[in-house]
Amino acid sequence: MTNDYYRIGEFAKKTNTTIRTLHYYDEIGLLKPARTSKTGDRYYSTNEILTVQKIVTLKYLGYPLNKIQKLLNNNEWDLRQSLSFQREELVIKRQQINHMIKTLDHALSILEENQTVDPNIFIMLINSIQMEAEHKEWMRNFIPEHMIQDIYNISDEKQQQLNKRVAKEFANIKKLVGTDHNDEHVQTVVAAIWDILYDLYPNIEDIILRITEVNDDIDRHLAEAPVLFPSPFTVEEEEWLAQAISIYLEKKGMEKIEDKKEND
Amino acid sequence: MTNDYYRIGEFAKKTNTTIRTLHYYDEIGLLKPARTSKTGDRYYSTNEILTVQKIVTLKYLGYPLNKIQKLLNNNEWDLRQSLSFQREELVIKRQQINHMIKTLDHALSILEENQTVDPNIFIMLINSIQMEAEHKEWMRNFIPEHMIQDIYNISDEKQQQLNKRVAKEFANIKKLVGTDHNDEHVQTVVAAIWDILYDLYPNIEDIILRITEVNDDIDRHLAEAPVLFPSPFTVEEEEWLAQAISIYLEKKGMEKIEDKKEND
DNA sequence: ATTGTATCTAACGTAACGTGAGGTTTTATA
DNA sequence: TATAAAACCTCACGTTACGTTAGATACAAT
Repeated sequence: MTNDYYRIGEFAKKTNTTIRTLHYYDEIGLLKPARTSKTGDRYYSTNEILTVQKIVTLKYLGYPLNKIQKLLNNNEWDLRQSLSFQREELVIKRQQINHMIKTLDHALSILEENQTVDPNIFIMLINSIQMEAEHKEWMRNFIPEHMIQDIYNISDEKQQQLNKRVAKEFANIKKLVGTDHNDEHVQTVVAAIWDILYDLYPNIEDIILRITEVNDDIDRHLAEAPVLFPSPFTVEEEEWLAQAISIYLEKKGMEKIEDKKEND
Repeated sequence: MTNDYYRIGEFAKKTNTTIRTLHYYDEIGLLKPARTSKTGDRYYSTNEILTVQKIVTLKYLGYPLNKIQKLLNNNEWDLRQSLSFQREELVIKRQQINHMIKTLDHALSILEENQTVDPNIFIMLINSIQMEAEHKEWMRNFIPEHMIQDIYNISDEKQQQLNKRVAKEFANIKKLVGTDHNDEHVQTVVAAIWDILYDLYPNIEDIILRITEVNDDIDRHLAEAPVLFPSPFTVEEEEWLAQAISIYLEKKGMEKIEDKKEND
């Protein structure tokens, strides 16, 4: 009542914005106040407070300034559609954040148990959670649906437990790289990894058989496609590990499976 | 196995990134591949796939690239703390998004009932939901806590109903501005608004009395503070409405309250 | 005459790339 | 063998919504 216009500083306080923000809105034509012809100072009217409120509110709803500008001009905004759309976008964002939080929880649970974690192993585990959907999609190319279902139909808790065990045993592998494959210690660790796989999917041998069958298919897919399963091991480590595993399987009598294959 | 290095295009496909992204990571020193001395072409080794996976994963967890850079260098990252912190940030973000979605739901419910809504009224209603926390805080300066509790302790559904009624009646006001305050039509609309207030808080007269008492306090606060309650009316509309309301109250016999005040 | 306050314009910095523009090398084709 | 296509390179501007100096101007108070 006392004054029906504000200078920019006062107006910024009233609208809980900053001078710079008002300058910017002026610059992009979102809110052009009156000007004194001499000094060029900006003068805002009382009614323009509401305009700022509109802008702030729409910003809060997640609109970028250029869309806000259109909404302010269009007196007959197609609000309904716009708001529904905005809502859907937010719901998607929320899903993403939920997934990120879930992933972080897994990560923290891994760290809880293993006081020091090799960064590479850690990344691999996080990645396996993060990319779950893509992994499934990829596996559908080679493995029958029911096997995939079995593998991924597992509770978060169980998943966390497995992750902890993997972190532990993979760390052991990293320590042992370069030593004798036949060493008892090495074979124990490989056995532990095998146990984890077995725990995850009791018919693991079927899956391995299946993978052996479609090995060529897989290779062809891998040639051009992105790498979906990052390995926490260096090339040298991987080669060493492959040796150790093949020796383990030999000792364990993997021949049974080979027999089975030949009987088809 | 066939080759142990990749040119940038191939590597981009493998890591599911773009050439530009890899250029950028090189530029900021996040991932510097080998170069041919002659042409300057970049060559990436197999092991660098894992580095990219690390970057992608940490990005997914919401880290900015400069923090990722530090994490990649620090072999003994203080991951635990970092991840917990990150988690908290995400939880806050999720809360904000939830609030935004809730606000949008209110907005959509208003639009559902009133096929055309005045933008100014609409903004005011959204704002009242959006700023609920600040409004409460502000009211604590003048109004006893239990009154605030009573006002805001109201279900979302009821809130939505009230919003619809407010949208409708305020729209009526906008139509009537300028006509005779004493007109029956005008007085009916003002009465409807009064009913809404009464519905929201049966002891509305107590609150008004209280506000009348601390009027000076409020004025003092309003002088320097941001405008928390945006009005959907222009200055002229507000003046007209004030008149209409005071006539309504006179007719209704607001004198009782005035009496009460003098009896203190 | 000087100091302080409020304002102005101009212009760079931010994050993480996308998107050309214009130039070079190597490979494939007419 | 001339040329066109692939794949690469280095600038360098555009994007969002302001924050942050820097230097200049107007006006009021000391």
